[in-house]
Amino acid sequence: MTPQRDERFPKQARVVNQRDFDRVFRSGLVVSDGTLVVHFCRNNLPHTRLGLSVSKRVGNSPIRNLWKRLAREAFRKLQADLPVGFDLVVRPRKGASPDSLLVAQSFARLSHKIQKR
RNA sequence: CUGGGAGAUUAAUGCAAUCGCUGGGCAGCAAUGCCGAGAGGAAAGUCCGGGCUCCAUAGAGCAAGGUGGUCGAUAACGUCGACCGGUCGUAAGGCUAGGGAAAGUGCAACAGAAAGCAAACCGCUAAGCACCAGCUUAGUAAGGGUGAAACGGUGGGGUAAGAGCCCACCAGAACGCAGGGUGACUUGCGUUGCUAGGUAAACCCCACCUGGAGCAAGAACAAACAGAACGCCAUCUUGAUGAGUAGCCUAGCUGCCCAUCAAGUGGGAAGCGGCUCGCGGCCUCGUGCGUUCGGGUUGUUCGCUUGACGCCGCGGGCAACUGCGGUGCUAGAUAAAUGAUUGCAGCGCUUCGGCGAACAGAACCCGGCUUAUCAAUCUCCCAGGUCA
RNA sequence: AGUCCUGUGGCCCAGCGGCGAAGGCAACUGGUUUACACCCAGUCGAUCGACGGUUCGAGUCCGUCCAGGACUA
Repeated sequence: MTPQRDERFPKQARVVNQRDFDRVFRSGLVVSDGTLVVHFCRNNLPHTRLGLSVSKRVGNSPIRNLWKRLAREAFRKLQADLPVGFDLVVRPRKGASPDSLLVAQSFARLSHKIQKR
């Protein structure tokens, strides 16, 4: 593991606007496994951005917060290995449990799938 | 010791390391670096009350809604404290929307004779009629039966039979006098004498309270694109539907071309606009130019955290609470920070591998109420038992 | 975050505080038809979202929760 690797997570690396979310969802590109569902599309930027979509059906507020934190953590750790120039919108799969190890593995697997496309 | 009651407090179990996030301070042109800070008792439900902001507003009243023992606390409350009454409990204590039913209106299904100014079905008694069965009239409300509820209870006298009709005791009410209390109310004595059933979380009456909306309130700045009015100019204009296309960062708003339909107006070729220093000339008939107002959409900043604030001491008050002094600064995000991993120690369970540790996440801020909740700790009180 | 609304058979709904909670669709049974549909007759199906309170009596009145939905830049 390279110690100089950049694992910071600034605000530019997030999907914030409603229209960006709309574009990602309307692109129709989705990959998923038993834990996460990732919508994605190209954003014509020199970096990849992360958006989170956690509905109220997932659970109460602490549970939803936990999902978001785990997804951000996974994105932060894997940032350097991700394909460049994408918007990713992550949401938890119905029935999955918010475990940090599972989320990290799932995120790595799905990012590989995106790279293949 | 056993059982029970009341109240308070704590809150990812603690410590360390690494990688991150949010905002603040300092340094730096900047990239960035360093320092210290970063969820709750309910942050929840949104059931009440206030601050704050905008709108409205002469005053007062009506309507509508709310509250409802008394006295106090408070910025205010439907909250809190103390006390009074009722009720449950052996007790400590718990619960209590607890004003008015002699201001008025309404309601009470079924059952029952009768459901409210009393009346009389079965009865009871007397008189009359009749062979009997029974009938008529008068008296009566003790007994029966119905119901959630039927105009005091027990005993005695009295009577044709009965009845507070009379008497004694009990219970309750109204009135008067005296004592206590700021008051709700209460204690004692006397008189009247059974007189006035329930329901106001039914309408209502009485007393008191309330203007409306909410930080997505509201303020400032900015962007481009429509629209309206006026002025100059022009002649085609307006509306509906469909398809296409374009503009602003936009799933929103709007323009334009074309087609169809409907309505109105006009028979006018000059002017505006672009290229050009200007004239001329050329292009084009198309979204014409200026000022003011202003619409949806979008961004930034403020509002935004120092406050009816916390802690400590002294004083007032039974208490809720409060006066004075000292001291502290303790989240301010906006697709929304407060996290992840590892190690050590502690607790519970364990098949010795490990597993588990509640309810739950700030969104302008406070005071309450209600609901959810693991594990504990502490204080006070009551009943029963045992020992000294 | 704030402001509101609605919960009644499988579905859509009505319901002065008072019989066993009305009606339509659906389902089922029978009739009709050669058969199906229409039609006719009947049957089934409800702890009135939950828990307390007021009342003799609550789907209805009051309070507190739960669930679902709408709106506000």
